[in-house]
Amino acid sequence: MCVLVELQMPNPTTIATAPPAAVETALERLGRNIRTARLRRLLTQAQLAERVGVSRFVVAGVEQGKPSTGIAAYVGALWALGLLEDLLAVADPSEDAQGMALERARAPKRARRAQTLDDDF
Amino acid sequence: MCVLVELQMPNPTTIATAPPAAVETALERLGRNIRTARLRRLLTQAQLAERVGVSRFVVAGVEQGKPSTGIAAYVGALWALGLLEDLLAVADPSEDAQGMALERARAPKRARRAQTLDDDF
DNA sequence: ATCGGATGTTAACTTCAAGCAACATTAAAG
DNA sequence: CTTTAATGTTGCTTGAAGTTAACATCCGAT
Repeated sequence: MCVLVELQMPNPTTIATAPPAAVETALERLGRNIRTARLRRLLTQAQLAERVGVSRFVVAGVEQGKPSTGIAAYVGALWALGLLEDLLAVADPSEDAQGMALERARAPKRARRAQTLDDDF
Repeated sequence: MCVLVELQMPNPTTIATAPPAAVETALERLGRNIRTARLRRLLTQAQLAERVGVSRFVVAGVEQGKPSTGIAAYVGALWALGLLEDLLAVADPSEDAQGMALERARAPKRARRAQTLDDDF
């Protein structure tokens, strides 16, 4: 009659403090892209920050690709720069070739599986 | 001899609590896309969370498009789902037609052409 | 060279998100 | 239908993000 509590991560937030290299580089690139777009539009960090509704330090963090910054700051910056459209293509189901291939076997409603199946791909 | 302190936002964080409608809908869509990709791969929220390195509640927040969640959770989810490439096109300077047009229509001027971190595309 | 604006850096304080637990709800499988 | 797992929901606690402030540095312009 053991109860099987749902265990979560031990404690220290891993991904925000030490993200995988691929995630880190992707964030740095995104930040540089946002910075480039801001400079092209002749905006200062403070001006962009005002539009987004945050302090200039948050914008600075975004341009550095800081992982722990809330996504609203990133998306808000894209919005303020007129680049929000680019986000709509991210993880677009109609472009997810791998996912669509997997779906041809089973219908997706809820991930229903025996609990002992583990990650392997 | 006035001192001119640098003033920031009055007080409460606005964007994470009440983002513009466009930002909110974009985040909701991104979250749904991530959810769809997860279900297609037959992963539970807990399994995806383990790969990303966060608790399952954070993954749930990502799939709801929670604005205040750190971007690392979003990007980590994309990474764990093999969809990180989609992010590289966001705000890509070589695709920023508006920004390129602005840059062409002016002589090099304002907003501090950055010292070390600059366009690198 | 000097001035002024833009950005980087640091520190203290406040607020809130993430971790965690317990329970409720829903949906798939037998 | 019953069982069992996946997900939603709530409350508590703690650590970190964001704000604010003050100062340093860098760059463009006068």
